[in-house]
Parts: sequence; C-alpha cells; structure tokens
Amino acid sequence: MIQQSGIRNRLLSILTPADFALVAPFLEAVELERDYVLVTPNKPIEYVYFIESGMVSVVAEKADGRSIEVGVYGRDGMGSTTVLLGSDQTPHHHYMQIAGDGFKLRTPDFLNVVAQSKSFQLVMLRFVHVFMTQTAQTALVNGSSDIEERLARWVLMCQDRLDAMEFPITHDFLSMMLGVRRSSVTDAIHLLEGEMLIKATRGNIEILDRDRLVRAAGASYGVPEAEFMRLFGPI
Amino acid sequence: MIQQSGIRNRLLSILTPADFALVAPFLEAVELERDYVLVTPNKPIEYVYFIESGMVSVVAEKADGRSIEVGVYGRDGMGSTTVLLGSDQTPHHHYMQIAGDGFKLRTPDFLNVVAQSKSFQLVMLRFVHVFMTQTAQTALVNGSSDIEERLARWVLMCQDRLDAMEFPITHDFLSMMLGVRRSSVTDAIHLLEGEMLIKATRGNIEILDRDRLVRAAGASYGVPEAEFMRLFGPI
DNA sequence: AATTATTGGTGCGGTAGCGCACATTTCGGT
DNA sequence: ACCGAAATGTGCGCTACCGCACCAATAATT
Repeated sequence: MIQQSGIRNRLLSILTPADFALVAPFLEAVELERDYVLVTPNKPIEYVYFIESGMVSVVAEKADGRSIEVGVYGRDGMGSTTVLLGSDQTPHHHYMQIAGDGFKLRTPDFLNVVAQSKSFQLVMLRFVHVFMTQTAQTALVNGSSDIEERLARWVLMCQDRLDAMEFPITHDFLSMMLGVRRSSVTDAIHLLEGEMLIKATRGNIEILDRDRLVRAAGASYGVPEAEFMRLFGPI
Repeated sequence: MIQQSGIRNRLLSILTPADFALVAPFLEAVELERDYVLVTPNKPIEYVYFIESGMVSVVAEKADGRSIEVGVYGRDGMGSTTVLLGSDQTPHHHYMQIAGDGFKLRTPDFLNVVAQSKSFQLVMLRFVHVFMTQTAQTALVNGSSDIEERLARWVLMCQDRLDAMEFPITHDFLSMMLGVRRSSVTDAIHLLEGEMLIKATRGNIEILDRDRLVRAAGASYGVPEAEFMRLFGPI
C-alpha cells in the first residue's frame, strides 16, 4: 500500500488522510519516459495521472500543423484536468517533456472518488484554476513578450517542477514549445548565457542564477505561480 | 418570477426545469453598460453573471502594464468561472466589451445551488472546459497567427455571441484585445475590407460575408467552438 | 455654426523574428 | 577509431510589426 508521507505530488500530499485513503487503492505506479503520451487529442481519456517527477507539456495544434505549448505540469498537478470538467476528451496533446514517474488511475475510478468527496474535488478544482491561469499567462506572453523573456519563463517553470538545477531539452523542442524558429531559440539561449544566467550544453540546460533569471523573465513570470502559492502554499 | 422559456443564456436555458427552479429565485436582472466591470482582478468576486446579450472581455495584465484579452463570453456562458474552481478571486479583469444585459446573483447563492445539484454543477463545469479551450486557442494564435487572421477570429467570436451582423468597436479597443499596435489593427481591417468580408465605419464593424471570413481566419478559428457544439449542441 | 474630443488614416525608420540553407560539433553505436 | 545521426552555430535576405508622429475625418458639445 502507498504511504502518503512518501508522495511528492503536491495535490496528493495535501489531501486529508481520509481522502488519500479513498484514492490510494487505485493508484498505479508508472514510469514516464520522454514522449510518453498521457492524453491523445479528441480521444477518450482512459487514465488520469499524478506526476511524481518529470514534466508534462500540454500542446495545442492548429489545423495547419503549427502547434504550441499552452501549459505544463509536474508534481504540482494532475492531468488531464478535462475529466473534472465533464468532458472525456480534449483537443490538446499531453506528453512527457522531461522523463519521470508518477501514478495513474482509470478515469472512472478517479471520478468516483471525486463524486464521493467534496474536499477531494475541491483540491482538484483548485488546481484547474491555477492551470487555467497558467494558460492565460501563456496567451499573454505569446502576444506581448520577446523570445528571450519567454524562454526565461519556460526555464523557470521547468525548474519549479523539477528538483534539479539542470534538465535535458533541445533547442528544437524548445522551438516547438515556444512556437518559434529553432535558430531563434539558439539566439535567445546565447543571450541568457551571455548574461551568465544559464549554461547550455548539447541537449541540456543548466540554471546558474535563478534570481537574475526571474528578473530576465520580467513580467512574463509569476502570476500563475502566485496563484498556486495562494491556494496551496509554497512548493 | 423568471420564465426559463424566455431565457437567451445558453447555460440557463439547457438546465433541467428542476435545476432552473433552484437558481431562478436568486437571479437579478442587470443592465450591462459598456465598460461595466464584472470582475476586478485579485478582489473577492461578489456576483456571478449570466449574460443575456452583449459580450464580456476577459483580460490578463502584465506587471509592466501590457494587457491582452485571454477570452470572451456572452450568452454562451457565465462568469467568473473561477468561483466554480474553489477560488474567490482571479488575476483577470472581466468587463463589458459590447453593452448588453443579463442576470447576476451573489456568489454564495450560486455556490449553494452548485452544492445542491450535481447536474447543475456539471453544466457549469462543462462551460469551464470550453472556456479553457478558448484560452488555450488564444495562446496558440497569439504565438502563431498574423494579425489579419486573429482579427478575423475575433470578429467571428464576437458575432457568435451577438445576434447582429454589426457591433460597435473601435480600432483602439481591438488593439488592446489583440495586444498589437492600433494602426496595425487599422491595416488589418483594411485588408479584410478589401476582400469585402467586413465593412468598417467609425466605431463600428459590420460583417458582410461570414463564410469567407471563416476562411480568412483559417486554422485560428473553430476549435473551442467545436467543443461547445460537442458538449452543448449548436448555439 | 463653431469648438473640441474621439477616432481613423498614413508615413517612416527601425528591428525582431522568419524561412531557408549549410557548416560544424557532439554523441551514440558498431 | 570510425561513421552516421542528432544537435547546434551561423549567415542572408525578407517581411510583419513596432514606436512614434501627425493629419484628417467624424461625432459630441455648446
């Protein structure tokens, strides 16, 4: 049986012991390789995931093939939030951007727990609010910030969800996440490197100075993070 | 007493008669002038609104003063969805972009109905899903579509929520909504006018050819609208 | 009818980011 | 140690959009 004390996922860890006991029997540990697909767009969502480590990208795609990341989550949340909102599917992709592990449970089992416990449901819905704020912030910065700021924001969001000061990611993937040209990412990385905020090696980014990176991200970073703090306390 | 049959709001109108009877006693008719503020950022949300006519802009603001629209709703929805998600406040502004009318009720009264009826809650949560999809689509197009496409999308979203083929809006407001320069909006409007898709007069936009306007919006328009259809049926 | 505020039209230099192409470096596999 | 694939660095011309400024047209006020 899974012990709540050993859980790193923020949502599971703040559940009341009674609520945790409701959900625990259904949790199944799962290894989450890079590119592992948690949610396929417009297909029924079979499993709900609670991430313990690693990070998920939520990606929206246009009919013309262009796509862009509209949100990320890791041990701070769960996915897909869609099932909480009375829909068994969503137009978005969810896949592991940084490999890790977590728990999954069948959607009907999850929804049973939600139906049984209002306090459980409340914790989950609060996360939906935070995630929605994050998506709105993404809309805001996509429309008003330059690539350097948006890259700084992405690196910070990634680090918030991982314990490490470095993580594997290629320029090519970042260009898909930010919806910009690959070489524009290379340029932006060089700018941040020039300021000694990060250090990039092949397929890897390391954070050198988080505080100054937050300043580099400027007004792009912080709003959803503050909402998370307000509702759940510090990470 | 308010008759459900006379209601134009989509959410209220599809409620079961029993659910409607639960909420109806608390509905208070309200005139909604242009610029009327429904939600002030980071302040407790006192009232929940169901729009009957007109349109609301949901706007996110950056610390540096730049702001951008992250979503709109009218008689297709309610606001603020935040109160359904266990938060009594949100970092976003909600205000009337196109004047109209609707109903308001006190947040605690609304939440009582939600707590009493799972079917009522379900209708509201499904709208949250649609609205979230809309915000994600906004993030997508802000990062990958040119101004002409985004303007076409905005005009279409506006028309979906109003019965009229024309509505009052200035270039200046549009530039705030889209997060671009006012004269860029003027240019984009001229492009759409040149294709005979819209006709703009001082403070006003009229739609001439909706079908071709949808084509002009390309892949920017349609995804959240399809989600609405899937969950609620045609508008 | 004259005055003023709002809104829209236009121009100009500047630049961030694009699409494309190609060279170079790094790493994993044999 | 070598090879091929993946990842990164770099250059070039181009365009969409920007910031700013100013004028013109239209409506609101008196």
